[in-house]
Amino acid sequence: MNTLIVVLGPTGVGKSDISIQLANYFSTDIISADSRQFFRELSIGTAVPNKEDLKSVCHHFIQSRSIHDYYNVSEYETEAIELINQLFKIKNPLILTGGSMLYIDTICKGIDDIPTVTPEIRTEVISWYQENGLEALRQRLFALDPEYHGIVDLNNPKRLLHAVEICQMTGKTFTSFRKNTVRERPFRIIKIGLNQDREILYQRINERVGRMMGEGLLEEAKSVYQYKHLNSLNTVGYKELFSYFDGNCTLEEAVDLIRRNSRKYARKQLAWFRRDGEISWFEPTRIQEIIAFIEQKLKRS
RNA sequence: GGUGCCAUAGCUCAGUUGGUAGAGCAAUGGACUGAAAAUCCAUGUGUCCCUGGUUCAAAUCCAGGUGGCACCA
Repeated sequence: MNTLIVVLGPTGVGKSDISIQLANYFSTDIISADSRQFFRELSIGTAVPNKEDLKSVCHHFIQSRSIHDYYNVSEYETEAIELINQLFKIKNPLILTGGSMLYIDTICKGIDDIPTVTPEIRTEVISWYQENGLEALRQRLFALDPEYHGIVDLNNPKRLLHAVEICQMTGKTFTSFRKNTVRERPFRIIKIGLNQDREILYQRINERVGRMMGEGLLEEAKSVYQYKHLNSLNTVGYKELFSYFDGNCTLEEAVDLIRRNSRKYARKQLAWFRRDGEISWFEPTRIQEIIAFIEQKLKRS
C-alpha cells in the first residue's frame, strides 16, 4: 500500500529541513500544505525552502499561484489528491508537509462538497453585513438556516457570512452541505509531528524574523504593498509591514509585531494538532529516530 | 553629603476623600468545513520594596531603612 508521510508542526520548528532530509532518504517528492507558500510573489516572509533545496528535491504547490488568484482549500484538495495519486504510480512513499492545519486535514480526511461562492454573492453579502451589522447578520442566518445558527459561533462574522452566502446562492441550508464525512483515502497516512521546548521554539521564531528582515522582507512587502487588500496578503510578516508603510507604527514596532504574531500562530497550530490523536511526536533534531519510526511502519505493511 | 521624585502582575503603568487591587502589552487555553499565516472565544493571588507607627481598617497617612532617577553642592 502507498504511504503518505505527513510532516507537521508549528511555524519555525524545522519542518522543511526534516522533510527535505526524508525526501532525500526515500528518494521522493514533497507536496506542500502551506496556504501561503503557494504564492510566487511571497518567498522571504513565507520561508519557502532555498534554491538549492528546491533543486535537490522536487516540491509541489510551492509558488505555483499568484497572490491575485482566488484559491481555497477545496480546490487544493482536488488538485493535491489528483497529484498524489499520479505520483504514487512512480514514487512511494510521498511526503506532505506544511503548517496549514485545515489544508493538512483536508488531504487526510477530505472536506464536504460545498459549492464555491461566486464573487457577486460574496460582494453582496459582505456589503450587506457592513451596512447592517453583526446582529442583523445573525438574524439573516437564523431565517435561512436556524439549525446552523444554533451551533455556529455567533461572534465570528466569517462563519456567519459564509453560511449566509451558501444559503443565498443555493437556496438550501448550509447545514445540508455539512455532512462531516471522512473520506477514505486509497493510501496510508503516517503523521509525524515536530515540536520542541516552547522557549527554544520562540527563540527560533524570533531569530527567523530577524533573518527575514536581513534577506529583504521589507522590500518584498513593499513590492506587493499596492495589493494589500488581497486575502493572500492578510499574512503574518506582510500585514504588519503594511501598517508601517501606512504610518501607523514604527518599523521596529512592526517587526516586533511580526515576532509576536508568529508566536501566536505557532500556538494556534499546536492547539489544532493537540486534538489529533494520530500524530507521533518527535524533536526536530531526532531525524534518525523519525526515519527508524517510518521504516518500521512501512515494513509492517 | 543635601533636596525632590519614584518603588504595585513577566514588562509599562492605573489605583479617585484609607475599606486587603486592575488596565494595556507579554504569556496561556479553547473553537475551527471553500478568506485558515484567516476569523472568533476565554484566562489576572501579585510578600502592592522592607521595618515600625497611627487606625476598627493602610497599596493609600506618618517615621525610619533599602534601591533607582533627577537636581543642588
